[in-house]
Amino acid sequence: MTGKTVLIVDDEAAIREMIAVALEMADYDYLEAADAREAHALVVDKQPDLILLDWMLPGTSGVELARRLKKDEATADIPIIMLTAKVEEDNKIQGLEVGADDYITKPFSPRELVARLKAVLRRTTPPGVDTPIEVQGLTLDPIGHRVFTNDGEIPIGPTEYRLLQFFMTHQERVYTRSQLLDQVWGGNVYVEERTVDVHIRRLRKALGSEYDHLIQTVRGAGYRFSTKAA
Amino acid sequence: MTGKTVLIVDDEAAIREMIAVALEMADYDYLEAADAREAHALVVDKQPDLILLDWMLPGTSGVELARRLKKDEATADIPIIMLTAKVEEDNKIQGLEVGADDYITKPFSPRELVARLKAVLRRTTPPGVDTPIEVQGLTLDPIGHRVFTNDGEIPIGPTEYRLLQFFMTHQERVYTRSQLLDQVWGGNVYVEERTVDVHIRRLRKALGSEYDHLIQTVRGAGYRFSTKAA
DNA sequence: CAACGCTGTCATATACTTGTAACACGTACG
DNA sequence: CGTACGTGTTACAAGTATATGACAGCGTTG
Repeated sequence: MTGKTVLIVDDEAAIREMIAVALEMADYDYLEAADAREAHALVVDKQPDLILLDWMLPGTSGVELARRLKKDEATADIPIIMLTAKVEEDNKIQGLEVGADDYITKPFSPRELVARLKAVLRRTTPPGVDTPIEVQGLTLDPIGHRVFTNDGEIPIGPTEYRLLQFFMTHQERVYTRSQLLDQVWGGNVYVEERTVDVHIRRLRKALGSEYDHLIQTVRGAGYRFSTKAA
Repeated sequence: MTGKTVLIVDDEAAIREMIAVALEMADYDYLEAADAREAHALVVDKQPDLILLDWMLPGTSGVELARRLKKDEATADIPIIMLTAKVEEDNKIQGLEVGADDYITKPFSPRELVARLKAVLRRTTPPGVDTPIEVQGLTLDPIGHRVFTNDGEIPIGPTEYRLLQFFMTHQERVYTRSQLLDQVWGGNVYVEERTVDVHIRRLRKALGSEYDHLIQTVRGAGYRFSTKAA
């Protein structure tokens, strides 16, 4: 289980199916979309880890969709591999201009696809997801799934861990309780907003007096992880 | 059966064939690639134990491929033997600079090839696979297939042995039950995830109170082998 | 074929997590 | 200076995850 989710966007069901089988064998989860609209909805909703995007699509083209996704901050970080039927050099250039991370010309073997996909994922995965992230002596190690201060490991619950991971990978920015629920708890859970407060409290407690100032309250707005004093 | 897989990268099919025969006789598995692109895909996908890489290749050269592989953390540990037609000293130097572990000039005898290959594998194979691995007085001897503490050998079942071997060769990293089933039990077995718990329990019991702290539970995530206190 | 060791599964006990409510504080503002 | 509102803190009950012990099936060994 890789735990990574790939969104397949192609108007031909047969191709989607072929790719789906390859992904399944390589232990990826996947989602499918037949056009740009459907794809965009899934991207926003499910936040896949990578998008396989057909160059040609009915309606809004793949290139256009890629451009839009890369322009929106919320989706810009999701790597895109373009699938193109033509061997024209132009496509490559245009594709990369749009911000695609790689492109594959059809026909391609499932093996090649998976290899490229792995390569792209490896080089685009940001720190804090599979690389330790450190801030002023506070280190979060996602590989070992633990948190250290200069004094050693600190005990921390699962939710507090995810919360801290989210904050450390999104520093210097205020998040409302609602946004935190979406990002840390997951899109469609019904939980009281005040619950966030409690977990913030728990996280601060776990961090101890030496580090709890990193989690700052922004009155009327939400919370923020910041290295600058409040 | 050595269980080791060697990737042969050469654009001439005849040479690949010659090498393949030699490897087969020496009981190695092998993969073939005719160019750098194909080779790279296979490396990522199959993770061979060693790469035999021709100096000259159409398109991306062997040197360039070696450089790339050594730069990427995920493939940097795979030893590379360069095959070169020229007897120029330059090649040797450049090849080693790139990070090749050995180089052989053509023409070479199958016997020489296999000898070099064994030598490289011997010195690059990490501890715990065919060399004992020791952690804080706990020793796993893969040759004798036994486990020792400072007080002598401890009795341990087959599954617990494999589990411990996996952990000792992959320390400080959390593995989900599902990953452990894949890695220790083998890809396509249908076993309950909870079964992992039971074997973890048995392993801890076998290790005894002096060592069982090395096997740590990570709630909501899985298990981890770590020398750092939890 | 009896005894044994190993494995996977289950049932149960135990330990942690989690969301919420209730109340305490503090700050902003009239 | 009192009130209203937002946040901090604590306690708790229900929910989940993990640990543990027991057992039955199976293949091997003597």
